[in-house]
Amino acid sequence: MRDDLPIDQIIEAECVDAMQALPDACVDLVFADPPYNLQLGGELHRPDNSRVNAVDAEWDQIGNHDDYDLFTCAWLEEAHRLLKPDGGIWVIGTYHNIFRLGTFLQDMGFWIMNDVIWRKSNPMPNFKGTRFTNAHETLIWAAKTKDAKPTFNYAAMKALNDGVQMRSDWTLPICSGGERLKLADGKKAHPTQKPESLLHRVLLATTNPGDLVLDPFFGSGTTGAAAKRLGRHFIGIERDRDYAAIARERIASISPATREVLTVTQSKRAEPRIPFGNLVERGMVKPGDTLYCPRGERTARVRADGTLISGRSTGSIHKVGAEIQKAPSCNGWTFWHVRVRGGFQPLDTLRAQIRETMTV
Amino acid sequence: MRDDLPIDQIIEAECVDAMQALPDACVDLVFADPPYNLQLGGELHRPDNSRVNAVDAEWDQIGNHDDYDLFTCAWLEEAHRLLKPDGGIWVIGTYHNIFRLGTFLQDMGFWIMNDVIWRKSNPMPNFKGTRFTNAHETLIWAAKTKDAKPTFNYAAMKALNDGVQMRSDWTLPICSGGERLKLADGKKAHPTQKPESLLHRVLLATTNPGDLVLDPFFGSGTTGAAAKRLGRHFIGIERDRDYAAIARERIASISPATREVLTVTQSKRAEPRIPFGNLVERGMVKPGDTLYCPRGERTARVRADGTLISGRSTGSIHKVGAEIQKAPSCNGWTFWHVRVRGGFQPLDTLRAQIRETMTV
DNA sequence: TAACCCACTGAATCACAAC
DNA sequence: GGTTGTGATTCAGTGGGTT
Repeated sequence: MRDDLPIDQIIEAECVDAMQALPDACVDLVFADPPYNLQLGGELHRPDNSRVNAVDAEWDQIGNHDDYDLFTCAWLEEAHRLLKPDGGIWVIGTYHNIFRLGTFLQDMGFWIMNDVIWRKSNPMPNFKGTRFTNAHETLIWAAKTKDAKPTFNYAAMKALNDGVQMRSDWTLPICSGGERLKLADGKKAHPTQKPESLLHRVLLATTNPGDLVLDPFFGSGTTGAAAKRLGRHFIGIERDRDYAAIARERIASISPATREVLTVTQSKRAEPRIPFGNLVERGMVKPGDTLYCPRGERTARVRADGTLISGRSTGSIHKVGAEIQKAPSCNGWTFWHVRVRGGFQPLDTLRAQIRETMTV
Repeated sequence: MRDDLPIDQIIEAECVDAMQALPDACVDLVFADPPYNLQLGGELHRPDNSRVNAVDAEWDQIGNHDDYDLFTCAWLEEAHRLLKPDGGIWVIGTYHNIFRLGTFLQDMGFWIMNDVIWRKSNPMPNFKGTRFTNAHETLIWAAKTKDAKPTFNYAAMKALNDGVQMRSDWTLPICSGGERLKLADGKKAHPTQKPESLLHRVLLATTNPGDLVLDPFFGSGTTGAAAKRLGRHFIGIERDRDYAAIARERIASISPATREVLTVTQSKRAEPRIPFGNLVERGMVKPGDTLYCPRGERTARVRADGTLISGRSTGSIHKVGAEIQKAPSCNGWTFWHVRVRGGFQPLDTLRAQIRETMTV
C-alpha cells in the first residue's frame, strides 16, 4: 500500500476538498452515508470550475440543478477517481436521496451490482399513522465500471447465512443500547450512527483483509470501527471536529481480530488447478481405465494423455461429459466416477487427495 | 364518476397516446409497472444445465439511459396530468430502473410518501455465485403534490398486519402455481406477471371502494383483477393485443369482493431462521472468541464469517461440532457454549434473544 | 393416504484464467 | 484484446408420478 496516504486516520475537512488531495486509484472500496438534510447555502464548497462544467454536462439529462445534486455529483466524481480499477462503492440512503444517488451512479459509469435493503428489525414507528412504517434503508453496491470485477466473497456470505445464498435484504437491528455512542449528558453523540453489524457484512462481503476503505462522511466512525476489527484499513473524512474526536476515541479502543479468524470460507474457484492428466501421471487412474456416469449408464475410457474417448467423442473430461449429455457444459470432476469396491467414486475425491498433499 | 371515461376497459394503444386522450384530473390512483429495460448478456444456465427463460421481450428493450429517460418522462407527465389533486401514484421496478423513476417523480413535483420493498419469499437464486440473490423489488408510493392528501387506509393496513403498523417491507411470494396465467401450450402467458396479493395490498391501502385506478402498462391485467375483486374501477392501457385479450378473459372470470381473497393475501408467517453469522455481526459473539463443549473439554474459535475452526476442522457450528465428536450430525446451537461469569451458556440462548427482538 | 422422489420454474444487468 | 478451455454454480415451491 502507498505510504503517502493518511492510512487509518480521520481527515477533518469538507469531503470534496479532502478527496481532491488524494491520488488517483488509491482505495479498494468507498462506503458513503451522505447527509440528505444539508443546510445548503453559501457555505457549500464548490469544486473548481473545470470540474463543475464536467459535472454540469452529466446531469443536463436530469434537468435539475439544485445544490444537493451539485454536491452529490462532486463527491461521486471524486470517489470514482479515487477508486482502483476493480474497486467498489457502497452508498446508503432513504427515499429522500437514494434515487438521486442511484441515478448519478449510473450516469457516471458506475455499474450497479445489487441494491440491498437494510430491513430494520426494530424501526421507529410512524406516530401519525399517515404512512407505512419506514422500516428500511437502501444501500447500493456498484463497481467502478461495467467491466470491473469488484471483490465479492460469495462463499463467506453463504457461510454467514447458514449455508444458503445471502439475499439482497438484510434484517439487522438499528444501533442502540451499549453500541450507541453517548455524550457526557447522556444524549446520543451522532443522530444517524449506523450499526457495526451492517458494516461488518459490507466489509466482509466486498473487501479482503488489508484493503483500504474510504468513508467520506465518517460521522461517528462506524466504518473505521468495523474496518479495524476486521483487519481492513480506512481513511475517514469528517468536517465536524466533535464527531471526528468521538470517532478517534471509539476506534482507539478497538482491538482487531487475529489473522486466523479473518480467514473466511474460500470459494472453490480460488483453489489451485489440478489437470486431470496429473491423476494419470500419478497412476491414480491408468490409461485404459473405464470411467462411469453417476448412474453408470455411460462410460468413457482414459487415454494416456489424460483425454477421454467415448464413442465418437474425444477430449477433456469436461468436453466429453458435455457432449455425451448434449449439455452446454459439464464439470468432469463430479460427473465421471471410478469403480471402487462395491460402488463408484467421483474423480473429485481423487483430486482432493492431491490437493491434500499440496497444502501440507 | 365521469361517464365519458372507458371505465373497466382495456385500451389497446401505446400508453402515452392513450393517456393523452383522457381528460385532466380524472383518476384517483395510477399503478405503473413499466418496462425495466434489463440489459442481459448471453444465455444463462442453472447448475443442472437447464436454461433460464429470460425476459427478452422486445418491449423491454428501450435502449440506453437517455432513451429510457425520455420515455419515462413522457408517461409520468401524462400520469401527473390525469391524477386528481389528491391522487396518488405507485411505480414498481428494480435497480435497473427504479432510481430513474424516483428521481423523475421528485423532479416533476410528485411527493414521495414511502418507498416499499416487495421482499420475495421465493426469488430466483443467483446461479453463478456472483452477487447477492436479487430477492426484492422496489415500489414507490407518491402523492401528486407535496400538499396533496392521498388516501391511506391506516387502520385497514394495521388490521391486515395482525394489529401492528404495516411496515415498508412486504414479504410476499412471487406469482406461481395456479395463479400464473398459462397459454394453451403450457407456457407462461406473460413474462412478468405480478402476484395479485401485491396489488391487493396496494389498492386496499391507497384507494377506496369505487375509486378509479389507471394502469398504463396493463400486461396480464393483475391491477384490473385486484381492482374488480376489491370493488374498485380501472382503466388499463396495453399495446400488445395478445396480452390485452388474456387480461380481458381473466378479469371477466372474476367475481368481486369475496372473503376468499383475504386468505390469499396473508403471507406465511414462519419462525424466522437465524443464521449463526448474525450473532457474529451483532457482536454477541466476536471473531476470535472461543466456544466450548457442554463440559468444556473441547473448544473452537469463531471466524469473521460465522464459521468455526477447531484443529483441522472448519465450517458451520454444526459441521465442526459433528466432526470433533466423530458424530454423523450435531446441533451446534445446543452443543456449543460461550463462557459467561462462572459458567457456560449455550448459543441457543443467544439466538432466543434475537428472536425476541424480531417477533415483537 | 401419506411419503417420497424427480422434474421444472421464476424481471438476471450471473466466470475467469491462460494463451 | 479476443479466443479457448476449464470447471464452478441454486432456493422455494409446484406438480406429477411412484412406493
